[in-house]
Amino acid sequence: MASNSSFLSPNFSEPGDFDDIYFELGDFFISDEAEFSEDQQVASQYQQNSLFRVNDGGNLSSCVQKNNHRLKSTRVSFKTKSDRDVLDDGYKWRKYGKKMVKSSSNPRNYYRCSIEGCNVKKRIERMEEDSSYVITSYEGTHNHHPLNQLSCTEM
DNA sequence: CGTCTTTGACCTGCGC
DNA sequence: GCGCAGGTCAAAGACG
Repeated sequence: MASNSSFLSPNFSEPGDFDDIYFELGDFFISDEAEFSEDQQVASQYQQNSLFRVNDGGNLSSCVQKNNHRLKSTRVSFKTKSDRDVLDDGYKWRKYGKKMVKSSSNPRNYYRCSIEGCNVKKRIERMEEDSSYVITSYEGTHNHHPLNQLSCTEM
């Protein structure tokens, strides 16, 4: 993933709508339509790698400070062009809520990591402007490996 | 039978 | 203090 650093860019080439979403969803926004639209498996791996990079520190805080935007907790948001609402990112999620929000005609879905003791949350909604895009927001850091990596690391 | 989704109710923070 | 909007809870039902 040599292109990750450019991939993790909070500065959009497209103004307007994306700025709105960025500030509304909060803290970080990753956008790379070409990569995400190609292959779901690649997309989920890309998501994981990006999240790990962000959670490992460095880029996130500097980017956020650069944008004069303060963080209460680590939240990563990105859009994905997909028919499916929930992409397989290697973790097991349990849905705990669904809400219509004023800013969008599409419902927002709330998920929590199913692993006991892991407090990571995930928020999923379709873009108001183009419902072929899914906006996914992660909050928190997993205290375990993805399920699809457990068999590799623990066997 | 265990796990998950659904969904209305409840809680909380914020602006006025 | 009040009302609104977003986030969470939890009971009930569906499903494998």
